[in-house]
Amino acid sequence: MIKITLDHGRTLEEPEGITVAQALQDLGVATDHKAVAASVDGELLDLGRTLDHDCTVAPVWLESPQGLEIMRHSAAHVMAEAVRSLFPGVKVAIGPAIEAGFYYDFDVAEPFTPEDLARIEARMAELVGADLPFKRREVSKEEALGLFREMGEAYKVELLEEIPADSVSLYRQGDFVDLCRGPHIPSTGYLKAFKLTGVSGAYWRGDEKRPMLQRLYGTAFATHEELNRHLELLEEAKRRDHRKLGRELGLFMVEEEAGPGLVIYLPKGAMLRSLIEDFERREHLKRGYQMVMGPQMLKADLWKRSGHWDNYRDHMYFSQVEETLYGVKPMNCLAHMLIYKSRVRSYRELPLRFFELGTVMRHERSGVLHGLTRVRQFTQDDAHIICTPEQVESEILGVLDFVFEVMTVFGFEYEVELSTRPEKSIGTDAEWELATGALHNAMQAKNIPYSICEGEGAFYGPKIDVKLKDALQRRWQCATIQCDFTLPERFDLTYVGADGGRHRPVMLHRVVLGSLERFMGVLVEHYAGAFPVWLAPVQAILLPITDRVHAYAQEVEGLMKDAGLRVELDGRPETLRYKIREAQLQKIPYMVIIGDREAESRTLSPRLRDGTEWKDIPVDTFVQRVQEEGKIPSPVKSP
RNA sequence: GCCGGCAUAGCUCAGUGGUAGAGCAGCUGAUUCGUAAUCAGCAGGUCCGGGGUUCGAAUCCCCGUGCCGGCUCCA
Repeated sequence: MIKITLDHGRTLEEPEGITVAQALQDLGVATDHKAVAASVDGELLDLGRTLDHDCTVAPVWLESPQGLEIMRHSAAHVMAEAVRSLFPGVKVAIGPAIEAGFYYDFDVAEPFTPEDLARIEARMAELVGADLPFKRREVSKEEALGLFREMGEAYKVELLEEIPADSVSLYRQGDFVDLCRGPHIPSTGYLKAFKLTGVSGAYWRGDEKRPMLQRLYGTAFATHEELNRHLELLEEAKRRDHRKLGRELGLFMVEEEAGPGLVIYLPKGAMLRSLIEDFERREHLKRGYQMVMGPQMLKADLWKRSGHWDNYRDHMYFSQVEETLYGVKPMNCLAHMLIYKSRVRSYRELPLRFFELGTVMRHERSGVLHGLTRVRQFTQDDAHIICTPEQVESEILGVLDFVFEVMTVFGFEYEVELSTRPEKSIGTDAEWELATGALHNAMQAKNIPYSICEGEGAFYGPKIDVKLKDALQRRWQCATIQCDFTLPERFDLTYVGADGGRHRPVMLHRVVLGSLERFMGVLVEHYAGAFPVWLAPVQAILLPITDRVHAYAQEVEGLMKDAGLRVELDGRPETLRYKIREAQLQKIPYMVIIGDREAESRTLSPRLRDGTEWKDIPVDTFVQRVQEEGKIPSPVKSP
């Protein structure tokens, strides 16, 4: 007999070899079609597994994050079975669950067409209808190798060869056997609400030198309602797409004639950008940064010295000027180094914080360009902090505070990641340890929760990334703080210490919003184009009803402009309904209706974007209100 | 860069080998109107570029460019 304890519940004596499902039932947990697996002493197991020692069990419910992941993984297996039956000769690669869905990679002679998706989905529905059980079998690695070799599943064989363990588990449902760690749902009937969402190419093991496979994407949820909600969220994301809104709202364009990945700002987009820049300058000056500006290109020799030539050349643009090769800057650090070196520096000056709205050019590969979020020329809110080693931690904390405060201004939630040394990098082990330690310490000191990304750091140092989450819970890379012990070395930066000797400072690279282009794109989608008054390119539009009030409307326009408001006057001989519709589609915060009544009493009747109507407000009152609302917000100090 | 799809008027899109279409936007005129589209008329195209097949190509084939979805990359 063994003792089985229900998590947070009672304990029972059960015979050895009892199944997980039976044990849960005996413990009074009704698992019928709601539990998909169980956590046994923290390990996820199928409900059909047997128990042979004292343990604690907890059911994994279908609708829990773990349950959904298990179901999605099983859905991938079902999809693979469907593909196998419809496309004889196909080889299967890997098929994991991913965030909000799953995929499976196939080696198939002809790429899948969108029409194939419907066929595969229909076949999957049949398999689900058959309610085939998932059967687990543990076999020796040798046996598994033999099995997959016989089936001609070369990818599975390759995976198996890399597994160090002597035995592996196989899962079979219907005619489909897969090498898999599990666990899985008890049977295909558990899979209710699923949908195939796309097909694309994907390299085997993510390596562009290996074969290109065909990847089928799908998603699955516990209920049809949740699946529909998810699909609606995707629709909403499409409606908010900054590329679509960017055109509709007259913000920006990217023209083939000018070049891919090169953003052209239209008047309203340029206004928005300059409002963000004003905000940035003010906030940086408040925090002890000094504004600097560097040239657009610098001699290639300098990029060799910095290490960019060896590590970043493929992403740079070069130009031969007379006899000399120049590199267009992909980063802003070089000029900042030269500024530091322009005279002898004392420890009393440190930390020095050089801030630049620096426009950089990077040669991104053609297939990766995307609206404003991935471009070839962009402007960073970049700064380099040069300080003593002792100041590193407090400087990092200062930047983190800055970032968090700015995120609250725009209403973003965020997550923090720490990235460690990548394979291709410069500097000594000791320097990397010191830098990485400083970043860890800073975050632990502030009690900031963060995750670690091994090997994702910059070539010159470890970094902290802040990923913000927009209104649709999508994550975007914006802020990053990078520790750099090598550039000061390479450029021989020094400061004179209290002891009169020369010492080596440390440098931090950091951006808050990151790329202004990307941030604008994210903002457009976050606000769905309905910018708060302080960011709205046009804050108010005056809509005179008849020509009789035109003079009054012009007078109001002048008053509002004098008050520093961004106002437009729509004097076209159109109906009020028509003008309101257009202004509404442009998401202008205030539509100001001006008719005979308003002209008579020298008032205004503003309509808000949400449809609220205000009647007969004195001009001054309205102007003050918009002025107040249009002030650049001050960040709230983060705790 | 790689895999797949797409490219027709400013925008959204019809048009499967036989004289290029619609709605919206634009222009002109009429309408002076109270909270999401007033009416009428006009104009607008190297059908992405280049080559080929064909009596004839927006349509079929090849090459390029760009965009979209992914992969890879993202310092």
